[in-house]
Amino acid sequence: MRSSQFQSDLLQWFHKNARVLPWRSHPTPYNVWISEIMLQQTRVDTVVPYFVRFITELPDVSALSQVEEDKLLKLWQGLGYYNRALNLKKAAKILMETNQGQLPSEIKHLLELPGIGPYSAGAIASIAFGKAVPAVDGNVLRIMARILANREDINNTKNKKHMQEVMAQLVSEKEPGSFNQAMMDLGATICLPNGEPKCSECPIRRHCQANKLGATSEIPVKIQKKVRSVEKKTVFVISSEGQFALKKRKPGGLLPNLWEFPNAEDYLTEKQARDFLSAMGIRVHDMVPIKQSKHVFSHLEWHMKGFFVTATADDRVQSELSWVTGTDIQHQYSIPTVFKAFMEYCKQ
DNA sequence: AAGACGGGGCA
DNA sequence: TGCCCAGTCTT
Repeated sequence: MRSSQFQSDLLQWFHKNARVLPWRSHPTPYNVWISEIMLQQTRVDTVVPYFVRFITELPDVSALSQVEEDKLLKLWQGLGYYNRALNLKKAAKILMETNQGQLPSEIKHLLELPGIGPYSAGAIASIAFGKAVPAVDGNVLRIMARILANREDINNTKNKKHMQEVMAQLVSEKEPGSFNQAMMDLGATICLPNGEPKCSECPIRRHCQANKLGATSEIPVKIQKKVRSVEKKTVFVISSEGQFALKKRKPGGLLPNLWEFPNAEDYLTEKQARDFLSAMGIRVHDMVPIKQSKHVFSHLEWHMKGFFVTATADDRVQSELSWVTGTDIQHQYSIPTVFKAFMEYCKQ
């Protein structure tokens, strides 16, 4: 394979077929940074509305560095991997203190910022700063496995390292940003991850060994999935005088610093539920079961039963709980999707 | 090297 | 239902 032909075939296709995306119209370092973080393990269609809202609310590094955490998490609500948002603010503060609020253009310095790994550093350096460096993501690993008819496990550390080196040689010197984005668009629209790739439309099929061998459905090869553990929970929607009880989750771990409905491990009987509420300082006026719901995370499942509890006003002494209106829940409090079914009970 | 870390779209 | 997505960080 000749690098120059591969590059020109890919770039020519990209210049005609590039997807129109909000972060591409003004690829400032800040816009590219935010988009790349949002796009980690997250589809383009999902990211677009989040990106537009985020940039409107927090247009630059300075604004991001000063944003209140609850507002930041509200902007991220439903996007997942919430540490990405917290790392974004940490990095913004570092940039304000050490670099006049500017993103660095060197890979080495980008990698020092929290939330930026090898892929994101390469993407930012190439797209925002025109550096001729690779940006190896899942698309690139899949495309290159097919191009080279490589049957190794694509997620294998050694393979990733190898691909990093291959792409460092292959990336266009003149248009590295377009080259890397072309690989993403090709992976998203032609060289598909599931289902048959659209090889007849592929601009680089003449370079593709898997296509030549008729092996595109067997490559890439990936190792098995791991079993997900299941956790049972009992969730309480507690209502008192038009307000609902929320609790802030701890920093670190799952869903850090987000808000949740009070909940207990395992399925509780009504008796156990009353004891649990009592220990929290809640006196039950009325309590009715809520339909069971299930939520699947990447590494575990929550199976949830619930109760809708009506409490009396005098019982709202205990804190650790915040009492908020349905409107506040909607506009201010960041509650993860896992509680979606229970949020329905808080509509005005 | 493996596990933690969200959520949704699609076959 | 299972896989995978413009991955990174921790153990």
